[in-house]
Amino acid sequence: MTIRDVAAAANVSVGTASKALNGQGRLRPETRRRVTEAAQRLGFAPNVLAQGLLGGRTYTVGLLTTDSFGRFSIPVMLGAEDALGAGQISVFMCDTRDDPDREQRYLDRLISRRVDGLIVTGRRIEPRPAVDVGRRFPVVYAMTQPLEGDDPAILPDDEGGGATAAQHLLDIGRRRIGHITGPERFLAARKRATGLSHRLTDAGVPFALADVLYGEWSERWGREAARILLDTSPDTDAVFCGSDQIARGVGDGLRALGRRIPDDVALAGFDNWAPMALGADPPLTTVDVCLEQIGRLAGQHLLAAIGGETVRGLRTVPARLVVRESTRAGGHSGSG
Amino acid sequence: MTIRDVAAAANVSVGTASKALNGQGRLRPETRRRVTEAAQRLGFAPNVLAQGLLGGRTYTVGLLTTDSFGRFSIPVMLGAEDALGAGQISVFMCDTRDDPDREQRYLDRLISRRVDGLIVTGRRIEPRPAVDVGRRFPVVYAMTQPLEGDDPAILPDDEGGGATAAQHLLDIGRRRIGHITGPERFLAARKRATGLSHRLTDAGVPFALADVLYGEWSERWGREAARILLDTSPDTDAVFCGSDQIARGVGDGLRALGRRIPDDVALAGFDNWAPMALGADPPLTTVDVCLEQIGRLAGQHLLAAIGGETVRGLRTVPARLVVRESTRAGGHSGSG
DNA sequence: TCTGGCGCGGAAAACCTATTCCTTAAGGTA
DNA sequence: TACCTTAAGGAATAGGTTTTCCGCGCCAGA
Repeated sequence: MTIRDVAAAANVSVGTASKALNGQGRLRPETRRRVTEAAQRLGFAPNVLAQGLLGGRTYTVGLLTTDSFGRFSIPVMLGAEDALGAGQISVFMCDTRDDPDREQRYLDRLISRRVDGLIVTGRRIEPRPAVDVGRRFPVVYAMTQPLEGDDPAILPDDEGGGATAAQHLLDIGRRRIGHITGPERFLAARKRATGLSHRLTDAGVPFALADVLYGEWSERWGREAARILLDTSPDTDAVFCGSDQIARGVGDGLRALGRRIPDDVALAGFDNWAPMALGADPPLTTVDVCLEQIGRLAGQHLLAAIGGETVRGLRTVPARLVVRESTRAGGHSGSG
Repeated sequence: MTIRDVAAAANVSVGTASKALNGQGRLRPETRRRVTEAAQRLGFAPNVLAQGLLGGRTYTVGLLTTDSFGRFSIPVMLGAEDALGAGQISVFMCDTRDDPDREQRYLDRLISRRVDGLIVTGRRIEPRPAVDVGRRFPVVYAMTQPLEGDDPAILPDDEGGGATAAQHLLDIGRRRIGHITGPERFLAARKRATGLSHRLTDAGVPFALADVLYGEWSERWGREAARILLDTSPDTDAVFCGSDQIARGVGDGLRALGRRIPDDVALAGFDNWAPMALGADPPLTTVDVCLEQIGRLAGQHLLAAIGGETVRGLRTVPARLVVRESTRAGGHSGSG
C-alpha cells in the first residue's frame, strides 16, 4: 500500500498524488478530491521512513534513563511526551539499567536511527557523565545534569523546596524542627537540607546542618530515625523528611512513641508520590517538584534545539508545596 | 556521514563498501580492512531508515499502554524490552492515558512508521477493545486481553495467586481467613477471590464468596475494611488482601484495634510492589505475578509472530508467593 | 491568427543502503 | 596462443516519498 497505488487508483502520477495529499502545488480541486478519496478508500498511510530519509528529519527522539523508568523518570517522560507528541514526534525508550555498555549500545542505535534529539533523565538530580553523540543531534538533560559540557539541563529546585517546607512549618507555628533524609552523598538530600537550614536560620530559629539525620531513602530508616530524633530532641514539634517514604516511616515511628500527628508533631515529606502521600493517615503534606513540568520543559527545550535555537545551561523548575492534614495548623498547643 | 563518504575515503564504490561492512560478497581482505578502517575513522553508522526502506522491516515495535506507564506497565515494559532489545529492536512508547482519540492517533503513527509489531498493555487484566491495525503487523496483549479476536494475550494467574496465598495461610495454621480487595467490577479482584475461596473450601475451611469485602484499591479502604471485618468476625486470624496497598491499610487498621501482626492476625498482600511490601512493618508476604516475566513472554511471542509463526489465544504466567514476616508461622496461639 | 501567459499535471532527481548482475583482468589449460 | 574460469569490484536497481523543473494545452490579447 504505497502512494503509487493511490496514484494509480486516482489516475494521476505519484507526484500529483503527493501534492494532493500534502496540500502542495497547483491542482484542480476535483483532482485533489479524487486522490484523497482514493487514499481514504485504500487506507493509505505515508511511509514515514521514506519521508525521513528524504527530509533529513525522522521526527523521533530517544529517551534515555538510568532509573529503570522508575518513580522519577515516568512523570518526566510523560511530560516530555506531551511536549513532543504535540510536535508529532515519537519517542524511543532506552533503559540503561545503570549499565554503561547498555547505554553505549542504546546510543549507537539512536545514532543509527537518526533521531532528531535525545533526552537524558536520571535518578534524583545526581550529575552524570555527559553522553557523547558528537554534534549529531541536540541533547537535553532532565532531573540530572552533565558532568562535562554545557548542554541544557532541567532540574527541580530542591533547595527552594526545602525552604518552602521550612516556611510552611514556621507559618503553622513550629519552632523545633528536625530533618530526616536520604544518604548524604545525594546532592538532592544536601540541597533540601540547605534550603531548610537557610530559611530557618533567617527566621531566627536555630538549626545546624550537623543536626540533619542522613540515612537512606526507606521507611525503615524513617522509623529508626524517629526514635533517634526524639531521643536527642524530645521536644521536637515538626519533622521535615527528604522523601515521602521516609515520612511514612517517621510517622509510624512517632506514633509508636506516643506522638500524635499533626497535633504533637507536624510531618512533611518530599516528592508528592501519590500512593505514599495520599495513603498515609493523616495524608502527608509534601513538596512536589513538578516532575511532569520538568519533562515538559525538557521536551520544549529539545524541540527548540531541534529547530535550530541554541539553548544552554541549567534551568530549575520551582517546587510546589502541597498542604495536607499532616501539618494542619494549630500547633502542639492546639486541640491535643 | 554516509556510506558514500566511507567509500570515497577507502577508494572503492559504495557497493563494495557495503559488502565490506556487512561481510558480504567476494573482496580482498585488504580491501575489507581499508573500508572498515575508514568507517571507523569517520564514525560511520549505517542509516537504519534506509535499511528499513529496503528490507521491508524497521526493527521497531510499539508499546501501547492505558496505564500511563504506571506500576503495572513499567515492569511489563522492561521485560518486553529485554526480549526485544536482544533482537536489536527499538520500542516506541505510546501512552494513551485512557483516551480513545489519543490511542487512535498513536496507532496511525505506528502504522505510518511501519513498526514490525505492537504490544498492548493494560491496567490489571481487564479486557479491552481490540486494537485495529488491519493485517499490517502482529499484536500481542500483555496484562490485558482483547474483547474481540484471538490475538495472543499474556496474563497473570490471578486465580492461582489467590489459591497460593490461601494454601500458605492454611499451611501456617490459620483457619478464620478474611479477604479484603478492590472493586468487584475488576476481573482481577474476582479471580483472586475465586482462587482463595476454592482452595479454602477444598481444605474444608468455610469461606463464602459473599464474605469478600470489595472496595477500592487504596490504603484508606484497607483501614476501614479492617474495622468492618473485625466487627463481624472478631476471631479472624488471617487476612488476604487484593493489593499491597490495601494490605498496608489493613495492617494499620488491625494494629489500631489492638491486633498484632503476625501473631494475632497474619497478613498477606498482592502485587509484591517493593516500596509498599518491603516498607511495611513487618514486611508483607505477598503474591508476585511476575510482571517482568509477562512482558518478556509478550516480547518473545511478538518476535515469533514477526518471524512468521502464528501464535493465538491466552497464556497465563504462574504467580509466585513471596513469604515475609507478616505471615511468619507459629499462629495465633504462638509467641503472643 | 499568432503569441504570451497561466493552469494543471507529469517526469525525474534526491535521500541512503543492500544486492544482483556485469565487467575487467589475470591466471590456467588445451 | 586462444579460450575458459575465477577473483575482485563496479554499476545499477529497488525501496517510498517529496520537490523541482518542465511540458502541454487552453484562453486571452494583439
